[in-house]
Amino acid sequence: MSTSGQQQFRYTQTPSKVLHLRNLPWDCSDEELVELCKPFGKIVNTKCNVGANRNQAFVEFADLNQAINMVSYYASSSEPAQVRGKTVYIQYSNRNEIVNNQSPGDVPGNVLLVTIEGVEAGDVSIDVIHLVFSAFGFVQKIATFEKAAGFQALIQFSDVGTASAAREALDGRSIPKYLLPEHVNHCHLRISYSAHTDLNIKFQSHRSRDFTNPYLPVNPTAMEGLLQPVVGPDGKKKEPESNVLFASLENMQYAVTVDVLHTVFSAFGTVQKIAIFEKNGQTQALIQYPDLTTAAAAKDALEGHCIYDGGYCKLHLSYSRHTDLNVQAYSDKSRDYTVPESSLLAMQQASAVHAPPAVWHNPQSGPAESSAGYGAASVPGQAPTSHSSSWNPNLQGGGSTFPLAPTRYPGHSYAPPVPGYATAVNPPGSSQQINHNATDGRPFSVSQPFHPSTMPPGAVPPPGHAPYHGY
DNA sequence: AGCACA
Repeated sequence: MSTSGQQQFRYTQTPSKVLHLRNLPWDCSDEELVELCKPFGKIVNTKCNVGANRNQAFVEFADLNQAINMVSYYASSSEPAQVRGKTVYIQYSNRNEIVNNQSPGDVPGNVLLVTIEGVEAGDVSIDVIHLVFSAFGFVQKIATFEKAAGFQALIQFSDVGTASAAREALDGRSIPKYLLPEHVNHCHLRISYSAHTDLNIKFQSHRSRDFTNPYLPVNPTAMEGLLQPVVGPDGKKKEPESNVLFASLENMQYAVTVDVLHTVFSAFGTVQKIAIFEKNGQTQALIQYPDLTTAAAAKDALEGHCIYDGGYCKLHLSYSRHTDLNVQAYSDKSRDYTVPESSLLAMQQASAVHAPPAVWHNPQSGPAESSAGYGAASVPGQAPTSHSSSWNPNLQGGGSTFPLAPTRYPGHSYAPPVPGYATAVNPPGSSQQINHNATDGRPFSVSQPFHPSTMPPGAVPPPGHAPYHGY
């Protein structure tokens, strides 16, 4: 112990495959280091521009003997080691490997910093970002912002492994064109790691989202920009938008329950509230989302389509004048998913004890099978042909099944609903027609992965998704 | 000219 503090200044250091080089040019490059050292062996790592004067460096050889060769050579050479004419002093490092040759953005973490090049903030919605990154695991939080570097997003995964998988797969790639507005030509992702581990999302808004906390309040000021009249890509003014959709249902061959609507509309984001009512013999419903963007995506994708195959329960969607529904938290015809979790759980338990939990596990109503939609979460069926150079693991090999889609439902076996969700829903931004003719009884395809935060109490989260209960 | 990085 008495010599440890001095050992580094002695010539008797123990050999290491890492060499410490001094008196280098302040702007010495890795290439110059390699040029100097490679005659003696294989260099596996370097770190240059070290120290206050940036004139030191480390070089790591693959093998200890190679480092010894270099030190021995220059110890007895008449010509000193040189870089650009400067004598370079070489010693064994007191470490056995170069421990960190990474810039901060390369230090792995569970939060990714994504720069989306070639777009403006309005071109890529949080939902698109969420869809893209959800391919790799549960996305906990997203915050977007505009900086000099461009449009950026912080994307929080639950763990480093998932984040690095997403980075590996997506860095330098592009968001598929079909997820972007038509005027966007290129959209490269530059991904590094953020130093953050847990983003502090204050509100659900068009700029930020916390998928672990569906009850987070919606920021009214964050919504203001979206409440302006919107001009569509075709230049036409759209009707006043709202975060609440008004649905009128045609051809009500089957009962449409709150849970069915929840399943269908949750494909696009957190559904906050639902109310069903009858007017002039027609079934109507109001579906509340936290934001306009989500409502618009749902409206665009679902308008004119049928909940059930065969033209039954056809949806006509428009924007409601309401922005915040006042509904009974838990009734036959309405649901408030924003009421505190404890209340929901209490109600759920009460219903489990005193009555069959028909709303969650409804065996009779076939099409009302609440879990049906969860088996259906998939990347759009058009995917395999629409982007052959796909980066998305879901879209490769012609398969279009979303990896997070569950295949089993503990507690009851999954059977395709009768008559089954057969409505294929287009991805946001797509102008293609929806396939009305699917008759294979498979659950419908949705353009978004199901958000775990939108699952009804008692539902089983898809594998890899944490249930929101407990957050 | 004498040991980095978080």
